[in-house]
Amino acid sequence: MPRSLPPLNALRAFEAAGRHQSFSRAADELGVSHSAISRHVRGLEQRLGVQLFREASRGVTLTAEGSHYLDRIGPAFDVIDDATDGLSDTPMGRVTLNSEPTFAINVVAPLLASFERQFPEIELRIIASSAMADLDRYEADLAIRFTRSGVVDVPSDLISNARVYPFAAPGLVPDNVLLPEHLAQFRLYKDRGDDVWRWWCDVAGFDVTLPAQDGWRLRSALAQEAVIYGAGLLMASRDGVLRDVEEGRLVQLSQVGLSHGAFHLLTSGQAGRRKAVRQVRAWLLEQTIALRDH
Amino acid sequence: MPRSLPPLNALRAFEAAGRHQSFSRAADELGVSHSAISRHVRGLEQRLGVQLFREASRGVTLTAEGSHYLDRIGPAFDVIDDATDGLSDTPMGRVTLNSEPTFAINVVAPLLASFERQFPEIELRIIASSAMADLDRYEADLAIRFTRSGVVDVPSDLISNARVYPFAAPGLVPDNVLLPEHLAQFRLYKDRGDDVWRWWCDVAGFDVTLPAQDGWRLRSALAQEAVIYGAGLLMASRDGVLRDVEEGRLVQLSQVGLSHGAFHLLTSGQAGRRKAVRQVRAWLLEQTIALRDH
DNA sequence: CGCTCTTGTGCATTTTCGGCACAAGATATG
DNA sequence: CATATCTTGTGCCGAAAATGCACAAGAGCG
Repeated sequence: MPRSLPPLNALRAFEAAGRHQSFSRAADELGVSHSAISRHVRGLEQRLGVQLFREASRGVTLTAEGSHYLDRIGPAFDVIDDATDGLSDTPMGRVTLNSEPTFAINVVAPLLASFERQFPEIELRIIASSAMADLDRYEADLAIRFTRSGVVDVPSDLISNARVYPFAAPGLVPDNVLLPEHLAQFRLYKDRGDDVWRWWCDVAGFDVTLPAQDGWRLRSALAQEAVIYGAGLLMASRDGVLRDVEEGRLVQLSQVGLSHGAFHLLTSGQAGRRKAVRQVRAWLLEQTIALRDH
Repeated sequence: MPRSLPPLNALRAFEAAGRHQSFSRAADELGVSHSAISRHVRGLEQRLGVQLFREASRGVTLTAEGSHYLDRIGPAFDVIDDATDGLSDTPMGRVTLNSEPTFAINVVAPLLASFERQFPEIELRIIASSAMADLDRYEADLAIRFTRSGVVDVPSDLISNARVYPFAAPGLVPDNVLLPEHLAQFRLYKDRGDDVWRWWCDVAGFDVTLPAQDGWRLRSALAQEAVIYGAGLLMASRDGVLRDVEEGRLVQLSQVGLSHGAFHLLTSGQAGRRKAVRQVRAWLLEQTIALRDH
């Protein structure tokens, strides 16, 4: 890098330390440790051959040279700050969300109209996919993924951990209350691949032998559609059937829920710095509060 | 580093590339490869979420956002450049030593050539003065002061506590051995204000009445010069006449020495932290080991 | 006197920077 | 039209810089 200029990070450290008259407070502002600030500043002094600070009780004070230098470069940094912030208000306002299909279709898609009214300057592109997008390679800015264990190794927020419950078309099951014998009478559907019917029965205390699963359709909205028309019973999380339940097309057959993993909203460390991405993330988390059990 | 600002090196690369409309020419200016510039710029675009350049045949051209951004941060970098250049004219490698005149002249000055060879990067300024410099107000970085009691209330090192002895030109006194009757035959000189001749006689057991002192020249090298030419006897500490004794211009007339205070090397607590000041202090203490009786 | 706050620094780890080598596209030239 | 030249893009890897941790030391305070 340019030999005529000192490391600009060191200049940044100096500017903050000079403004605060404190390495510790500069460190807080810049999000690093005080030792990083100390090293930057002393390295800068060595390089420039000028003492910029002298010790004071509880902090540092600027020397005459340091004060003069700060007077000159402080405003320059302010200009850079303002210019950079100004840019961020004109984002490539496109945010790409790569989501689990059921979540995309059942939760996100119905909210898009509202989103567009609220954020007309942001173009939210949704990719419904089960494949894990590489956020670090900018394939998507945000991703919604389902995990069973809850351990996620990238920056993420819990977006939904709703339990799964049995649902059916109203009236299909007498009094809309599921009994063990019903399980043999109706076709069983589910919104995910795991053996959630088996596991739910264990939790509910149903001592039955379930029929062998036939032709299960992986996360298919078609299954949900079929259940709405009385084709059988559906084991699903509330987020996936929220709208159908609200509009009376499905009813919940039991208060017993099965804890079965959670959906996480993953954020690229890089894209996460962009204002538009931060806005989308905040909006998603707000819109899905009801999907998170406490 | 600061989450709100992009890497400043990347900004620098952008500024140069924008100014040149070329990654290759920016690379030449900044002394890096074109690939470094390319990476910086594209990384900046990713981070800001804004396209700053578009491809052109043979080089790049700025987008509207890029051009506006450059218009704002370009001058800011110019300010930082100027301010930094302005600083480099006030080097940190300057150390100011405020010393007692005799010590400065007789001990320090003769060593300066050696010092400059050993520390070419340090400019040692010597102020020969009896006035007490205020180290805490950066009037000097180091000070050499004479105290009679040895108690110093600032951080200091003993630099010389050599006793005072009588000296004369070789052959002036028979067998170069001082006897009581000699005191009346020769003019008496001394290197300090106190009545060191009287006190020395007491210690030496000379029961004589000393002639009244006439026109005593305070710490004057002239007195030493006069004694070298046989004008009389000199009571001085060894540090002041070291060189003249070594080169045979003066001889010591007695092994009886008078303990009479000491010279201390005072260090400003603040300046003492600077590497150059520490180096000068260590060097002085090393060079004056012979001046310290144990 | 003990506690708190602040800076300094050795050491190790992490992150960023940068060079090399090559690829690819556009332009110029014979 | 083929070749040469110029410019940017990028994978890979090593170097350099940045950073945190842990501790030390000094000053102020109750």
